[in-house]
Amino acid sequence: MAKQNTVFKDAFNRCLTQMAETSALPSEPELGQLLGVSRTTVRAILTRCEDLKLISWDKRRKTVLRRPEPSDYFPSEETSSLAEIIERSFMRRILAGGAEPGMQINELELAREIGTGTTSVREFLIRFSRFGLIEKRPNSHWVLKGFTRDFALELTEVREMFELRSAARFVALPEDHPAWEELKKIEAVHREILADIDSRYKEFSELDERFHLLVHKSSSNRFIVDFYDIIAIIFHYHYQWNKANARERNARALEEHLAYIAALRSREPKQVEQACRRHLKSARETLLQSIP
Amino acid sequence: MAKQNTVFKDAFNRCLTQMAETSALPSEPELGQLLGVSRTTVRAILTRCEDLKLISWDKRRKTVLRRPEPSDYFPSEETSSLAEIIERSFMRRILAGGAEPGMQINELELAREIGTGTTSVREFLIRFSRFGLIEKRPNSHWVLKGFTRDFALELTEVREMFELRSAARFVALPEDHPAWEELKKIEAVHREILADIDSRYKEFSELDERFHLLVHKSSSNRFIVDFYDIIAIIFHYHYQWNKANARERNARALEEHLAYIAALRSREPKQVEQACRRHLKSARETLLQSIP
DNA sequence: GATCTGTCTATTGTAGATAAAAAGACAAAA
DNA sequence: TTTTGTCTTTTTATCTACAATAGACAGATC
Repeated sequence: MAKQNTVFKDAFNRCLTQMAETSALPSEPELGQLLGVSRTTVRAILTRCEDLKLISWDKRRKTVLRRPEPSDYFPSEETSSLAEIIERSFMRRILAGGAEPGMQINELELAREIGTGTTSVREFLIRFSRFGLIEKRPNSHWVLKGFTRDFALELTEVREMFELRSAARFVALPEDHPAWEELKKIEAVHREILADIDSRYKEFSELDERFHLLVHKSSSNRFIVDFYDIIAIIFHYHYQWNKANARERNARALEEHLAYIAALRSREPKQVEQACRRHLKSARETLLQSIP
Repeated sequence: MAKQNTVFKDAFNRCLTQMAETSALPSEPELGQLLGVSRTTVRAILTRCEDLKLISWDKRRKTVLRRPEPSDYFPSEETSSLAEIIERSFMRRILAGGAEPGMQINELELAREIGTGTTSVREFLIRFSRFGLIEKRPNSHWVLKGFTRDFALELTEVREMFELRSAARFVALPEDHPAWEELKKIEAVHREILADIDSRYKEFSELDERFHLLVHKSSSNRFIVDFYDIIAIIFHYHYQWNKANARERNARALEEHLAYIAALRSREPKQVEQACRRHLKSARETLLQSIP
């Protein structure tokens, strides 16, 4: 096959979820906007809905005939893009499995294991190389540099520089900047999770990313914002992998975030710096502890 | 063709240059080491030398029969790798030619213009995207963000953070660290060029990169060192493109470098910071002046 | 015994082909 | 004015094939 129609399948599934809530479907261009796909794909989705007798579709009149059932959805394995599949598969190998620094990475072998062509693997490796975990020997293999202690220290060093600078910018944002509103919402979610920490502590990972990304974005610097991708991906997989004491760690981080948020809202540069440093220090320690 | 044999051609040319100096050729593995290629390529080179009656080759006995002539070399257009060709071609378009921010980039069109396959262009764009000048819309085109004033300001902001930190680390390097020796050599070249500035001012660009990379490397942080790639490529093409007052600008920068080097050698953190800031400030101004 | 050479295999770099998706044109309908 | 039906055209994502290059191993040579 030349191209998987995962865009279609994924958008179709999301459309069914929408349909479960509202009974009327908007116009084609509007639906395209909502699902983030082109009209061509929207029409393919509508056609399939009609075939499955989920809707009746006559020009502008789109009526939902019945609630979508689980069997109407495409299985979730079929909806992730190849890039996502490769990323997950690769990260599992290098973070969880015994992947020694210095190990050679073979494009063909990797492609075979994942079950794709070499081109996709190759493009993934090129994109991934900016994270500093692998390196290319031209005309030859890739070398795994590994998720080592050095890597973590170098990563956090830059992170700290960038986040301190971004936080300092944050307090200078004008009163009516949307970031303040978002910060309020994030704070509320923090309190909700903390109130029910035993059952909701797993939600921290996602919230953590949302909060720090907000801070980084206030730098208005594409290099700083882009760098956050590296932190996000490392912490994302790291949370999945290292679950020891997750509840305690997350509770502590939530408290630190609240102090940090309060400092931001006080708009006192000194307090912000202090709270930011404290949190970053413990984040670094957590990361380091998980490395042998 | 499936793969260009530029590695062979380039290594062949370099081998001829070597042969012009020494009359005896080392063993195959040694030659491979010297030229940075595998034995397979070395043997291909030797075979061609034999065919051209440049050497006689019988197992270990390799005798140079005659001096290589200009016509023996491959023309230089054939020795640059596809990636280099694409890079030059692309940079010319976006830095020199009328490339408006927001413009769409078309892989197929670009490939046709450069005369390569789409795969190589695509891989180039992926690699290049980390420089923040272009951005991908998934399932759709690339967008040129352009070499704008904002870009230059964001780039220099990060550069200044990184270089100040690296310079501070530099003064803490142990006395016997090879960087001190390299710094001495770089200083000497500065003085040589300054003494003959009218005819040698063009050599500044390369020296500039060598000096700043040395400083950045003392950070021992892969993210800081990798970031220098962005600065290097931008300044590299920028020097080629904007030649107004090149002599004066370079002379001034050389003087600033000398002050900066003296500060580093003094190992006085305060002086280093001052000299570094002064130079980075004028580098930033130079870059900004060239943007409309 | 160490290094070098002849030979062979494995892997990468690149081109070219093909299906999915986007993009869009334009007239007719709402 | 916006939406739809019906197209056609472009463009991307991905696969496959093949030459260049790297690398391995056994036997030859010093």
